[in-house]
Amino acid sequence: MKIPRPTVKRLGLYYRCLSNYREDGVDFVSSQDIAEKLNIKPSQVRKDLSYFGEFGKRGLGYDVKKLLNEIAHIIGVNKEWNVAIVGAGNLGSALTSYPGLSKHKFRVVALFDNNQQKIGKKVSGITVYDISDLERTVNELKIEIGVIAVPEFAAQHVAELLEKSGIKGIVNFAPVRLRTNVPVEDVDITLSFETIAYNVVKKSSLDLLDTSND
Amino acid sequence: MKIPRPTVKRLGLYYRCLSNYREDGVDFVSSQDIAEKLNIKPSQVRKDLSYFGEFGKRGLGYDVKKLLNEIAHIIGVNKEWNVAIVGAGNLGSALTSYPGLSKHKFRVVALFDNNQQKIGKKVSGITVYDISDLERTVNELKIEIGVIAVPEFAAQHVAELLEKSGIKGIVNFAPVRLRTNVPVEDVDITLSFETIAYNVVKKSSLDLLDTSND
DNA sequence: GTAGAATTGTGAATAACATCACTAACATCA
DNA sequence: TGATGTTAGTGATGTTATTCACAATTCTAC
Repeated sequence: MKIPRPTVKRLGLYYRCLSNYREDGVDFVSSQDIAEKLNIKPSQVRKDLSYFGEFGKRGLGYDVKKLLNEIAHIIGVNKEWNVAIVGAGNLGSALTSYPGLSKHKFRVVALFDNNQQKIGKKVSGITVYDISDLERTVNELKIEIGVIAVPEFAAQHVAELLEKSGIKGIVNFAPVRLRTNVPVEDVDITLSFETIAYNVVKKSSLDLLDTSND
Repeated sequence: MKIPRPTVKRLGLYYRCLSNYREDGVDFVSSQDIAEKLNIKPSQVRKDLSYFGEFGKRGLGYDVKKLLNEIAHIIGVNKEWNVAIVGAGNLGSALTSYPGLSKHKFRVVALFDNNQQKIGKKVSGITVYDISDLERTVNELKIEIGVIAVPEFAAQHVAELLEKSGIKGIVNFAPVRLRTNVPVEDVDITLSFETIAYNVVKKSSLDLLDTSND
């Protein structure tokens, strides 16, 4: 069956939400509980989950641990993923020690750069390799996910290197649309600032002009 | 008029795309040119722009500089935005020197933290203030956008402080849904990794099983 | 064990968004 | 100058995503 893209995005949210419930020692939750936390409709939660199976008990809700396990399987975080970050600059370094990744089964095992000054050094305990060693290292360390944390002009080139090295998926922090055959997920920081700027401007013009017609 | 959310997101993409064209000395572009770069349909580009006015010339296309200027006005980057980053950890520090921001009219003018060791020091030339000075500094430096780069557990609290300090919009890097009255834009790094994991798993199961029924 | 309350799962209805297909406008060149 | 080619703008149409509304199931209390 075809799964709506927004549904896939929300699975991650459910996963985190349920993790929190489990940490709090909660055993059962309703679609309404989840929906309130995430600021969406309960019917959305139920519909999303229903694409993958019947995980709940009518009258009772969802068994937190069981559902967590199901979602982990669906989004593939029931196993560890080895991650390589290309670009050992500020952003790449920050990601290397980002707690959100290690906490959720994403293990950064290598950094890559083309700056000879950086190569061989360690960042948060992770070795910086020469970008020309990409293919060999990806194979040796069984790396499946690549992260692009290089400047815009180098991003497409790096994407092609990653693809050629046999990587399975890319998380791209550079502000370009990559052309590849492997799945790409864009994290567009600048775009988020521009979006918030738009919303701030819009909100203040609405606040001024209550008799709005725009 | 009500502008579709996806359209707003794409405005930022158009803006960047046109900036590149301008840097390359291109004077006129067609909706098709833009669409190819961004991997979308030309009709999408035209429809999006049409929400805001008639910026093109039939038979010729769009004047790059003129359209750039129009979009800059629409998304509000015709002026500089002062930005404060809360959380002077790895991520906050990386954002402080992120070139994509300064390049596009977002100026980081202050960092905030609650760690006494960091307060008073500078990161990439930007002073780290005590979080308790937030309200005063936001007013003094005319800060309009706040960035949340603190751990999950502190995010909601920081959001409330930011709101109280009079900030107009928030870019949130913590993996929580914030409850505020100011516009929030989430940059959910972990979620992107989970999404890519899902897509990798899906793709490899499809590759294996060509006679798929899922 | 039965009534009543809670909650899921899901077809149907609605809403949001993307694309098509056509007209109007402009440019170029013979 | 008229014929031809290009491209924007836009109502109509198609597609995707969300929400509703209700039957089916389970729990709780007495």
